[in-house]
Amino acid sequence: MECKPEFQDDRKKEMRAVHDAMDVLNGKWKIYIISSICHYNKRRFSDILEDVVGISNKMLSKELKELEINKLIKRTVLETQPITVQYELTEHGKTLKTIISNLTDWGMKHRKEIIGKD
Amino acid sequence: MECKPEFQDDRKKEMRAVHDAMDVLNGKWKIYIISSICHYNKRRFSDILEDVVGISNKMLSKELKELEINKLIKRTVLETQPITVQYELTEHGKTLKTIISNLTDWGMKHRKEIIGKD
DNA sequence: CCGGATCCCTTGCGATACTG
DNA sequence: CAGTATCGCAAGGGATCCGG
Repeated sequence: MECKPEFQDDRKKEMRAVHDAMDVLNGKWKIYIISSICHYNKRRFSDILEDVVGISNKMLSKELKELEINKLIKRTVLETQPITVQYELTEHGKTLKTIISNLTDWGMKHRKEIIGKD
Repeated sequence: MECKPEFQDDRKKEMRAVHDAMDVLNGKWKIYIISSICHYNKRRFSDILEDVVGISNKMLSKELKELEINKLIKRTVLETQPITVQYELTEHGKTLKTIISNLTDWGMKHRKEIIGKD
């Protein structure tokens, strides 16, 4: 966990790795969407729309598509009437749980640090 | 690490925590700046400017100020000629190392998953 | 060297309405 | 219900110049 100086080459790989991660998680909504799906394991479009306060259906649709392209979520059309669509994390998507969890913990710590109470 | 359904109240606190963390780490550059400072422990303005490829001095200045307000970094003016300014993580800022580290690991994993090689 | 001020442009995102 | 299409705005951010 220490950040001591290392060889330049490793450093570049690290930077690239952070960059790769950021590319996927960018935008205003991705983390919240993943967090929502992750919390319930499976979640329908309209449910996510409610979970993620403030998002529009256009944005949700766009973000979900990007997440799917990056193989983080799996999209399943259920043959109900009317049709519903279910989203769930892929195995690869599940590896994000650690990050979400860290982020949550850190957010709580930060709130105490800055605001002074939880 | 599992994401099983929990009581609504905990869920709301979780969401708020993620939100708090995102507020601080938002924008295009924060993570990279922190990553740069973290890697070297102490880092001068112009050095960070080089580390973070593509950032303008205006942006760097703005982002550093925000990070300082959130008590993640400490700013020190060195009385050299001309003046240089040094930035380092505060104790609180150092708690972000876990997240950066996880993000790095995940980025590498993701690259293998999507591109297929590192 | 640090970083503020100005100008300007791009694009992310919201609102709304519409289709299968 | 899930998703698409169109319009339009405002914030974010780049380029450049300036001052301490």
